[in-house]
Amino acid sequence: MKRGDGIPREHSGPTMADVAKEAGVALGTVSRVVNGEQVGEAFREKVLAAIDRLGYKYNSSGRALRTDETNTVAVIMPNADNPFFGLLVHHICLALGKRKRRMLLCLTENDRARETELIQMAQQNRVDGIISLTYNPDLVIPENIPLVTIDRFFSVSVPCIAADNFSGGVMAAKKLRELGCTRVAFLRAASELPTEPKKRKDGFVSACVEMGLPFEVKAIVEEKDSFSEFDRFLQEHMSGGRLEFDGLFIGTDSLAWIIIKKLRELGVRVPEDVQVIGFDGIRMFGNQEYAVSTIVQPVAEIAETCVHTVLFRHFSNVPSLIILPVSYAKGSTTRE
Amino acid sequence: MKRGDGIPREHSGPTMADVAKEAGVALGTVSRVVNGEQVGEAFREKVLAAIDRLGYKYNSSGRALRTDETNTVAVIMPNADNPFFGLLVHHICLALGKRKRRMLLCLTENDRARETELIQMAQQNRVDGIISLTYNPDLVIPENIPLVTIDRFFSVSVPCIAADNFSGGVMAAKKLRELGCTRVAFLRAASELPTEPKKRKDGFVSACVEMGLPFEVKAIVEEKDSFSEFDRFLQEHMSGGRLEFDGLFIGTDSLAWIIIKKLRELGVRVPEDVQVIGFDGIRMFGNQEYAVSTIVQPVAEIAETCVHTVLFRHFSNVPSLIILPVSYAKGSTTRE
DNA sequence: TTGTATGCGTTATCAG
DNA sequence: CTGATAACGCATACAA
Repeated sequence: MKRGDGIPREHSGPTMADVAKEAGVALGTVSRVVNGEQVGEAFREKVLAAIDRLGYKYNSSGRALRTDETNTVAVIMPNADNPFFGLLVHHICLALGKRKRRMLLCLTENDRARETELIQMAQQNRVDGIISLTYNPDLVIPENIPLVTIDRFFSVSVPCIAADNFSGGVMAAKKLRELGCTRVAFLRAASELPTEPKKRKDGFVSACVEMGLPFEVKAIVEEKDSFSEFDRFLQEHMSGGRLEFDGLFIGTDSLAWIIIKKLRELGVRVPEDVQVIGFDGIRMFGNQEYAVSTIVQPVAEIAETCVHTVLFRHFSNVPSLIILPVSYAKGSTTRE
Repeated sequence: MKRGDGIPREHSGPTMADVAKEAGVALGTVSRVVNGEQVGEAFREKVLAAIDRLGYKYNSSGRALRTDETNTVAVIMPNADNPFFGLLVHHICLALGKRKRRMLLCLTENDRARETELIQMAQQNRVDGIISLTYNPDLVIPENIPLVTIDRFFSVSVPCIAADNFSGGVMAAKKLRELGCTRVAFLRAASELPTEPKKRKDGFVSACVEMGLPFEVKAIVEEKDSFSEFDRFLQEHMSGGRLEFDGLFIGTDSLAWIIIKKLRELGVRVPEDVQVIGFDGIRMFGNQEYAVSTIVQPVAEIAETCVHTVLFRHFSNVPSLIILPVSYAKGSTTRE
């Protein structure tokens, strides 16, 4: 007979009561030892010995029921195969681990019905908090559980943590200028909602205007438009086999990669003919070089801030929008 | 002082008892309605109405305590920023979701002490199962919780799910041959443990021998050797500015990417001078083209199988090693 | 079919 | 400082 047999699972191992009996002490004393409270040395030793003999395993459901604290945080993300979300999941999980908290991972695949279900599930599980990255416009914010969002501002009572998207846009414009670009464009595909990442464009435009750098903008709506819009845009801006732009700032690294493929098909070389800067800071295979030159989101800091904030819970003392600094990183799509 | 006597409950909302009182039925009836058991229509409606009025939220800690089932599975992974692990996390989470189970994500960062802690934590949480991808040689397998592993065989009582690494190796050799290669090599960096992925080499070697295709093998030990071993290897096999191999099979896509960079530095072009096949099936940004030509692991099937197996629990009726078929996918590192 | 009562493992209160 | 005991919210055996 192999392990895992025996259904239903026989009632899980010894309890505090068993330990108490084995050690010849009271139940409460065992609890105090387990929780590291002050206990007479002789008692502590007896309890620890009994725990060892019995192979006692602490049961968190009991504690959760009693204290209404689960030490668990739900993380709601569209997916985990996109490298940016993977990175976020990674750092949030580590930040929670440092604080002895657990992570309940919930993936929505951009399905709003599923998202609602997951929020309910989190409530049923009495998680201590929810960290949510969602583009659902009518997300129902639970009343009784602290919730923070990434990149999406809902209201002053729901803290939103985001990278400094505006400054990132400014940074990209200045960098392209510094690299000698004389005519640039910003390309983006995004949802229709007023999310924080939209400020990438605002920063870029604002800096271009200020520097007197000629620019254009091509923004498509992810839910409606096809990416072939970008083909059209690029073709319209080809003249004599050359692209009219010598610098591009693109909303995400992922889209940058797509655009670069399109440029290659048009015979435009990167970075020789046009230099490209993306956004996010995605590395090849997670730890190698940057996929493209990019504005790097401070993912570890975002994660840390989310965890810190959601566990802090006194939202009245917390800013409703927390903006973290970005940085520029060179990849192979700029000339430096 | 008792909780009920004047002190309002802190955050816990209404309970089944409250619903029962509100609906004018018994506690058990509420439970039966909530669990979808047979209940008279009039009663069901009264209960549902009361649930709605009170905003009752089911509390899973109570149920877990009572039934010793948490509907939660712990997933133990080295990290989530490596795209292969991210993919695995993604598909496992979806497979669990389909079965109304939750995922407790645990990252080890290859720290064995942390790994032990996490297993303990999973036991304390009374998870219904553990899915573990670890290279820890002396992992302590919990007695009382079904555990399955990915890529690492421990014993017949611990089911191991893996891709068909051997066939993948064979496939790579045959493909290189088919693509006209006349002298090939296999490069790998791996742990010293006897993991399933080691069979990639065995399959490759076996097929090369059978086809009479000249080959060499360069395997380094991840924990000890430096990647500069590969530089040496490549340099030793350069003659007259050309690489002696015209085909390479590399243990992972990630390493393939690294090797390709090294080749480029040596002035060797891919795929013109040497064709390269990796292993894993990593796509750019998770959903674009394959990073390199590759043997694709069936990640969704692996995830599905892990979840199915770990929840099934009758391990006596489960093979102790489950091998799933791989496939070849063209990237830009082969000529086709 | 519905009601009642008990206990799951823990924490916290109160009395010794 | 320790012992005893009452909840916490739920599922379920048993009684009606």
